[in-house]
Amino acid sequence: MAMTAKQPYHKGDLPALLLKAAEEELSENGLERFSLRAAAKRANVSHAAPAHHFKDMTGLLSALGADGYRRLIAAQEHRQAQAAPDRVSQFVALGLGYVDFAEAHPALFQLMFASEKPDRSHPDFAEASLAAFAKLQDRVNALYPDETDQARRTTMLMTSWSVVHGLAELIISGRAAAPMQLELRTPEERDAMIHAILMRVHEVKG
Amino acid sequence: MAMTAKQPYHKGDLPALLLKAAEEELSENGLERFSLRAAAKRANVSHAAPAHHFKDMTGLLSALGADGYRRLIAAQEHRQAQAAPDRVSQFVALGLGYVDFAEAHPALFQLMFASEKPDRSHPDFAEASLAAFAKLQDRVNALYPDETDQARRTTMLMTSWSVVHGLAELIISGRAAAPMQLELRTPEERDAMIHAILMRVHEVKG
DNA sequence: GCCTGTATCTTTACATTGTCAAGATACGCT
DNA sequence: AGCGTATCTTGACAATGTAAAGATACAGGC
Repeated sequence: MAMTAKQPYHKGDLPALLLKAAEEELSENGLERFSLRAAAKRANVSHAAPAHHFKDMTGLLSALGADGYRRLIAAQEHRQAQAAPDRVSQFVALGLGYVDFAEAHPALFQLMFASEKPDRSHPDFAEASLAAFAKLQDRVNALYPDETDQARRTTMLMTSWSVVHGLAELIISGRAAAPMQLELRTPEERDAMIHAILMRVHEVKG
Repeated sequence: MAMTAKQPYHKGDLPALLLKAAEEELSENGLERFSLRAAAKRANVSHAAPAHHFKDMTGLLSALGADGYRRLIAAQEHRQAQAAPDRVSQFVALGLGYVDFAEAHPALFQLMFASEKPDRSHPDFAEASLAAFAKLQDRVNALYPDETDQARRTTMLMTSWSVVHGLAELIISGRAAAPMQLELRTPEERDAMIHAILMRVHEVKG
């Protein structure tokens, strides 16, 4: 037993395998056609195997959603790393990362924000989503360091969040494609449009 | 046959009854737990009856979604009717109606905007959703009558739509309740907050 | 006024789904 | 080495959407 690999069974790390399989199913079939049995089959296990690691479908999707929030933060930090250090650029980078993530993983994004399938009180899910929210809140506050009125801070925060979130939803639901002519845009043009939309909210000083 | 009521069967107007039953099911159980059989049972018909009026579940939900868009427009016009006639007030009224509708019929709103269950190419659905979009577009354009730059018009439109839509989504998903403390607000305060958020986008002239 | 055709509705059947219970298998620990 | 437990499989069940076939009510022609 000394040096045996951490494989508790003849399979590999099944929880990780299931999460991967579930996400692939999610990407290919969409949230509304997601099937637990299909995810299990993709991981080469029986249809009841997931229950031993995640209780239900809800448990599996909660874990998957939690992972999504961490990757959302990662996408934002990726944008922040290659952005200028000033406050405005850093805020816009946060928004670009938000939209990047939504476009790259639309079904996962829907699972995280527009679904009742995951359990929001699930510890992992709750913690990860709170971290993402805190990051946004900090960045918006950093935009207006001198603002003391709490009501105005709330307005700033909710306006910022609403714009990015609404834009992401409209894009991944296909409703922004026509007005913005997204098909014709280069990545730089796309980023510039999103930048313009996000900063429309902040063109006036706090 | 002369004066017999328009009842083609011993039931009333089954399509209308089914739409009503479906919406009630939608409101009570949410979009993700919606069941065609339960809707049929609520309308006191067999589970296969809906298929004769709407082909599938997709057909029924498409019709229901189309109805939703018309009622969304109605909710907006209701707000517009009791708002000042200036352009800003009329624009804000549009947004307030949007949020009103989302809050009053969250599951229906999700069906209309964040679901693949309805068929967007369904004539009724497509026409009604286009009408709602056109109404928004007109109002945003009316906000900036002198703007000639098409790119800036697009920015205005997408920013406005993103804010209202994002705000509606965040509210009905329960994510805006804590930051905005919606439970504690009077209707007037709530409207004022939404007004502030919506107009944050437009505080500068076009 | 009856009779045929058609639209409407019901019944039956089937594959798929999530969940549970029971059995089988592999591992850790003493 | 053997027992207990975690892990996985198998089998079963109720619920779901859809299709096919049977039953019922209406319309129009003679």
